[in-house]
Amino acid sequence: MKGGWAATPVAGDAQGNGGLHRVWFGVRDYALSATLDSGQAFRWEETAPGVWEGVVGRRWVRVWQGEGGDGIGAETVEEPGDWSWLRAYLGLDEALDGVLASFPMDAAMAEAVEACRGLRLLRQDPWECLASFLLSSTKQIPQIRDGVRRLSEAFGEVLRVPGGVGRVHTFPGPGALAGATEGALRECRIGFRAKYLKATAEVVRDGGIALEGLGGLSLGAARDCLMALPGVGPKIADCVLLFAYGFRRAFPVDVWVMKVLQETYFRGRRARPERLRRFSEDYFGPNAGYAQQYLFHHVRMRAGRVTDRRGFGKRKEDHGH
DNA sequence: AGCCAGGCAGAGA
DNA sequence: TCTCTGCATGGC
Repeated sequence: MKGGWAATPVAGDAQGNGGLHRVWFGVRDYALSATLDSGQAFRWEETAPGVWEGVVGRRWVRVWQGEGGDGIGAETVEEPGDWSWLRAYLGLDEALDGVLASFPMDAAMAEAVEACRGLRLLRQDPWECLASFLLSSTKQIPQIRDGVRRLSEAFGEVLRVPGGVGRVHTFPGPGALAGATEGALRECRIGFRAKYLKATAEVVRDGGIALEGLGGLSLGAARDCLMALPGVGPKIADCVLLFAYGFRRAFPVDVWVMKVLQETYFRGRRARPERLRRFSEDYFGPNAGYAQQYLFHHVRMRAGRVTDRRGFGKRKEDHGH
């Protein structure tokens, strides 16, 4: 049992759970809801307080966290094998302590770490991550989710799901999206991003870039490869490098992070994103991208753009204010 | 009604 | 090398 984590099938597996395969992962310091709702992945839906349903690869998955947060439960319909695919996706073997300890502990970082403790980075499929962030330009996170869902419904394959769960689809591969007309893509309400998505899907389908090989390159070389794709600039490239390939120093600078950096480290002065990125990769260190996710999630929570999931059961108390 | 959202590419200076 | 603008869509 590597890493000391338990992955124990629950007794009665596949019999008492309506045919579902269930597992329990022992893990500490994992804020599951924050992680799945922090704008790095777009296929997760909270179907009940703390319970999330999504798609990882070709499997429908349901995940949840126990009271006290000392573990994550998961179940699938399809045969899950040894669950290593889900462990990798969730990053269960990553030592968060070491990551946090590598941050520069200035006041802003300390506040973000305190507010978002347990926030993790996922390890996503490169193509799905790339295609999803191609939809992200000047869109809000809920709209990106809508686009990803519509693309999946229109061009993905139907997955097996438990009874009572609505239709769920795989995220379409590059061939499926390259083969669609731009008009058909636009029917998914992704606007001007449709032509970038189609063009990039064609390059990937035709072997113009080897997504599988990017992880073996240096950060700079991998970024150059991605930025050669139509519709992919530094921000989208850095998101893919960070969220799919695990380049922990990659530092996506979006409008939120740009404001935080300018206010906190540039005395409110304007600075170009490229300057902010270079500063951040150096200042925040080897896990700069991880620090970025804490800053990003923290500022969005403060702005009220993220639902406080712990408030689910307390809503009634707030009624009437 | 106008502004903004996990941007990017192309044009013009 | 810079700055500016168009681009779809939806929420507030």
